[in-house]
Amino acid sequence: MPPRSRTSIVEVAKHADVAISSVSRVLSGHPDVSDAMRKRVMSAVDDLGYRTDLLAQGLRRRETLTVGFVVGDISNPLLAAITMGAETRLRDAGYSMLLTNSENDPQIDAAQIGLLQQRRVDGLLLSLASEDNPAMLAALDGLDIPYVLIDREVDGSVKRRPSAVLSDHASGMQEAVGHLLDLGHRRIALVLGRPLRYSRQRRRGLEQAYAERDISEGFEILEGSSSAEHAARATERLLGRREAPPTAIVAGSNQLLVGILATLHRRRLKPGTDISLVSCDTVALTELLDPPIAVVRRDNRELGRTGAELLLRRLQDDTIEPETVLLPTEFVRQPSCVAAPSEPQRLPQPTPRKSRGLERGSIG
Amino acid sequence: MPPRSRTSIVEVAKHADVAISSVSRVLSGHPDVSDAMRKRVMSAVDDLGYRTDLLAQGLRRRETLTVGFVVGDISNPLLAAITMGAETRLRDAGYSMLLTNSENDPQIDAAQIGLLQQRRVDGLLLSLASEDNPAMLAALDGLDIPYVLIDREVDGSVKRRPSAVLSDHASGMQEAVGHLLDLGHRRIALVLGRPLRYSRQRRRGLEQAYAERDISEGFEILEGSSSAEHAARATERLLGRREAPPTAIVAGSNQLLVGILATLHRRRLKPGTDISLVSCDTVALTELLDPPIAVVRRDNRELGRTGAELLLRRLQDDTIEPETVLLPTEFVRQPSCVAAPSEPQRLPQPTPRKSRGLERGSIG
DNA sequence: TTGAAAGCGCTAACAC
DNA sequence: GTGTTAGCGCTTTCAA
Repeated sequence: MPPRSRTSIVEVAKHADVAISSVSRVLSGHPDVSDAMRKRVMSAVDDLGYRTDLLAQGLRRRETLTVGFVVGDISNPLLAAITMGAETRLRDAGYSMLLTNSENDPQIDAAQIGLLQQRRVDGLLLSLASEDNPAMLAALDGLDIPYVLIDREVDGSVKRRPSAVLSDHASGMQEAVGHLLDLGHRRIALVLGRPLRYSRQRRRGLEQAYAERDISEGFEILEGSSSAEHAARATERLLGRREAPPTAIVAGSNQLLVGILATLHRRRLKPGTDISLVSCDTVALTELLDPPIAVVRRDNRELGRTGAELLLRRLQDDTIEPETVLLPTEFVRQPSCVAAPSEPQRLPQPTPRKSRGLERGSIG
Repeated sequence: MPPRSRTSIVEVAKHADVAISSVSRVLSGHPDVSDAMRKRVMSAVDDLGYRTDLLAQGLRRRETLTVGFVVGDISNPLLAAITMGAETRLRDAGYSMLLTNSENDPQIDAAQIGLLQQRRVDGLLLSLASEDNPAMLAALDGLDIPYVLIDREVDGSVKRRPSAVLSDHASGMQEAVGHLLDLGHRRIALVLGRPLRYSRQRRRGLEQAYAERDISEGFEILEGSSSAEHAARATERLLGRREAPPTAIVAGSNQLLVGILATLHRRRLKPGTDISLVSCDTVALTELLDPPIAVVRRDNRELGRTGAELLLRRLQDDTIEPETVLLPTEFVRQPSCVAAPSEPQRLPQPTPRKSRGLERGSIG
């Protein structure tokens, strides 16, 4: 037999011998319904196993109870945690999440923002690949639904001020670098990824820590991509040179940490012994390595949850103004940070051997 | 001003002074359209910035180009990788993904399967929390759209045979345990999570390795939850006893590995020195630890991609029978596996100290 | 309190 | 080739 089309509200109405609109009223909890009617309809619904078609409902109500989430790379555990937090909150509120990976490509960001709008999502959660891509900014300006940026800033480049949930990376980084400075380090290297908000903030935190102590120089900052490979090469460059190699390295993201660790390993340098090391964002890696790695920590799931919260507020009351929430970060000390060597030291040079751990993009 | 409702196909038709259906034909690439008409319509579309309403289109076409994905815990990097693989393939084919976390709760699985159906997804990708929950099985049987199981088996409990993409865990595990046996280990402990397909398969692989060598005993298997805490306690129990503690431990999942490592650390046992260790599924952790951990590896992204592929095939041609694809696993040797000690040894007892790394559920 | 009817934005016969 | 029309399954006036 042909796949019996699913039962519609019409059949329920027939079965109960009432008007379609009555079925609709009962099902959507309209107050002016008699008990008799309610019972009659509900029993027909049970008999037929009827379930509302949310697509048709959405078309008619002009509201789909659906939220779009655009994310650069869901396989990054950070973004996965954020996604988890957001989805849970949305689901609690009766919303479903349309998820799309942008492969860290601003063009895909832009295209997906448009596509999700065509799918009539009620709102958007955006963890964008870029903060200044023109196509993406145009897509944002074309939006007539509320959206929330997740740890991104596009202020000024966009017509209407967006909601945003941001991490206070600078303060955690300031603590971290302050700690290193207090341990006597002066030559501190910060390895950063792409020029997004978190990179800028982390840079600023480092600079503030130096400024706070009236130390004007010593640090260096290496920007690049957010790949482990970039971090590995940057670290290689830092440690390979004869003149004044850094005594402490700060990884600007968990992915970068992987590359830094690989290079340290290759050069047989042990964090907490030969060099001090700080990373950002707790992952299993930072806690289980020996010694554990000091990190600037934040609550990623909470980040997603709060993003969802901000969006829901605007979805439920469209007079609410866009708002920005700043979530804290916290520096967690670990033995990967030790006192700076008092004498200019010569780092051991590496023994050539097969590198490993860099083939895969995943940071696990 | 009130949010100007977005331009509809009616306005495009008016603007171009043609029939609505002509606009529809042009936009959906109907062959019988004159060039003049095409130009006229397209220029009106451009003028008005019209974009098809996919909700209305879906309602009418009875096809939404949307696929639902139910996953136990998206913050697990394994599932995140699978999700990534699936989403990418689906997006390439023009589909969007509705993602829902079931929090590893079979009731939520069941409810979300129903909800996604109400949202009229064209098909479903399922990484279920349970393989035998009655509510969930009922939800599966109520489905009138194709679905694909991701590394799960419900054969026999369900009316119509489902498509599935499975990992061949047993063969990789057999290799791994074979390797340990060849290194002289006899007392090998396998720490497993919940009783899902991958646990059964991994158990079978271990048993086959023993059988293959005509060794009939020595191994022990500890089942439990898939949490690091379970693994930590299980490992504690294994190593705490006086009589014949295992000389090798196999972690039945990446999450379990975290718990095992924590306990080993606490007891000051070094993998590859004091005890041999194998894990399942590559994560950054396994590669960057010193020494790196031997793993039974598989391609998670490919798992997701293949799942999407199987679904797409059935979406594009509904005469295609459900099919099952088995993807390989591979054992990767690492120095975490060493020869078994020749003499019965006494393991060093732990120094009490603060445990760490177990508070967070994330395995990074 | 209930029913009839219009219509959300689109597609697909069917007629011209 | 193009236009007219009847819905997809639902909600929501409006009248009764």
